Amino acid sequence: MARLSLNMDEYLPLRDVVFHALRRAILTGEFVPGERLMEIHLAQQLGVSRTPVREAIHKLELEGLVTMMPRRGATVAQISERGLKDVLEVRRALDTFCAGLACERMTDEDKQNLRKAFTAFEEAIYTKDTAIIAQADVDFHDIIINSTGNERLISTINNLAEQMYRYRFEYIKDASQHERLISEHRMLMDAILADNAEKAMKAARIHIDNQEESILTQIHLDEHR
Amino acid sequence: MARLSLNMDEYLPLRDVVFHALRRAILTGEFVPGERLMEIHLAQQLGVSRTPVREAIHKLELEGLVTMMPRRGATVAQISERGLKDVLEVRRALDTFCAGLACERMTDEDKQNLRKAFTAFEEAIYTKDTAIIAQADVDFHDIIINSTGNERLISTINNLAEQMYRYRFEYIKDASQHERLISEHRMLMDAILADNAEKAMKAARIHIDNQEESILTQIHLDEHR
DNA sequence: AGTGTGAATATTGTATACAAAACACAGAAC
DNA sequence: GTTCTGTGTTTTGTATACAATATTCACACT
Repeated sequence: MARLSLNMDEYLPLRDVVFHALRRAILTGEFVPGERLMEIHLAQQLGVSRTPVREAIHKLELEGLVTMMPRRGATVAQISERGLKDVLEVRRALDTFCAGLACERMTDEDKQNLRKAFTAFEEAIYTKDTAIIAQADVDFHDIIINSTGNERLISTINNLAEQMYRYRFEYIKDASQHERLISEHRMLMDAILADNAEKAMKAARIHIDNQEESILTQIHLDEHR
Repeated sequence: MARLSLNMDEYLPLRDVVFHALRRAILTGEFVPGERLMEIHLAQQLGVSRTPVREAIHKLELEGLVTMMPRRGATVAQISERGLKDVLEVRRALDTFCAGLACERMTDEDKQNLRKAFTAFEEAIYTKDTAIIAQADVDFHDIIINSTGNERLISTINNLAEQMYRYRFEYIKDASQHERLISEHRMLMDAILADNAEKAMKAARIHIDNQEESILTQIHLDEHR
C-alpha cells in the first residue's frame, strides 16, 4: 500500500497551459504584433475547446500583450514608440528605486548570488547565443529585484519588463553592445555590494537610458526597411 | 413609426457590466475580504449565466481584488499588513516620481484645473460626506497623474491605488485628519504650480507617509476589536 | 467521544450550442 | 466605375450541458 503522494502538485488548468503557450509565442515573435488571434482557430490548433482559449486571451489582454475590441476579437498588441517610451519611463523610476532598496536589504547570500549571476552573464556573452544571454540578463536583474522582498514591486517591474522582451531580443543580438552591458552590470553590482545606494541608483538609471537608446534606434532601423 | 435610436450608444458586454458590479461591491465593502464568490450564485443574483461571471471574476483576479485557487473558486482578496506596506512602498516611489514629472509637464490648463480641484476638495471636506470627500481626493490626484501624459504610469498608479480604496474609506472618515489632508494638498499644489520639482516630490512623499501611518493605525485598531 | 469512510451534494473546469454582431463579396442601381 | 444593398459566412458573446474535483455530512468502527 505504498504510493502516497504521487506528484499531483503539478495540476495545471488548461487555461493556464494555453496562456503560457500563447504568451511564449508572442514574446518570441512567433505571433507578430497586429496578428489576429481567433478563438476557434487556436482551439483547434491546440486541441482544446474555445473556453480555455478565451480565458487565456483575456489574461493576456490584462497583461498588455494583446488588444481586444468588443465583438471584434483580439490581436497581438502593437507597441508604439510612445508606448515603449512610457514603459521605459516607469521602469526608470522603479529600477532606480529598486537598486536603492537592494543596497539596504540585500543579504550576504543574495550578494553571493549576485556575484555568481554576474559571472554567469559574462560567460553567457562569450557564447554569443542570444537566448542564453537574455536568460542570464534576466537572472542577474531578478536577484536584485527579488532582494527587495516586495512582492508588489517585483510583479510590477516584471510586468513592465515583459512589454519589452520582444524588442530586447533585437538589441541583445547586437554584439557591439556586449562589452557595454558587462561594464554596466559591473558598475551596478559593485555599487550594491558596497551598499552605495547613490551609485547603484545612478548605475540603474544609466543602464535603462542606454537600453532605451538601443531599442529606439533598433525600431527606427526597422522602420526604414 | 418613430423610436429610432434608443440609447444603444452604450453597448457594454455583459462581462463588463458584471465586472463593474462586482468591483464596486468589493471596493465599498459590500463583499468583505475572505468572502467566497460562487459563480452560480452570483449569476442567478445578477440574472445572467455563469460565463460572464467567470470572466468578470478572472479580470478581478488579475487586478488583485480577488484570489483564486484552482478547482476551489474565488474569494475576495485579503490584503495583509505586509501587502499594504508593499503597495505603499511602490506608490511612494511612483507618486514622488509623478509629482516631479508633473512640474515639468503640466500645462496652464492643467494648473487651472488643479486649483479648481483643490478648492473642490476643500468644499468636499466641509460636507463631511465620506463618499464626496473620497471622490474629490481622487479627482485632485488624477489631475496630477494624468498631467504626466504617460498612460502606463497612470494605469500602474491607479491599479496600486485601487488596492487601498477599501481602507481609505476608513481613514477618510476620521475628521481629525481633514485639516492635515487639506494642508498636504496645498503644499503639493503650490509646489507644482511653482514648477518646484524638489518640493513637489517631498510633498508627495509626506502625503503617502501620512496615509500609511493612518491606514496602519486604522488596521491595528480593527484588529483589537 | 473521536476518527475514518463513503455516498450525496455543490462547485469548478471544459465542451458545445445557439444568438447576435461583424465581415466579405456579389450583384444591382446610378 | 463607384457606391449601395442584401445575403452568406465567419466570429464573438452568452447560455447551457457534461465531466471532474472538492466539500459536506451521516454513519460505522474503534
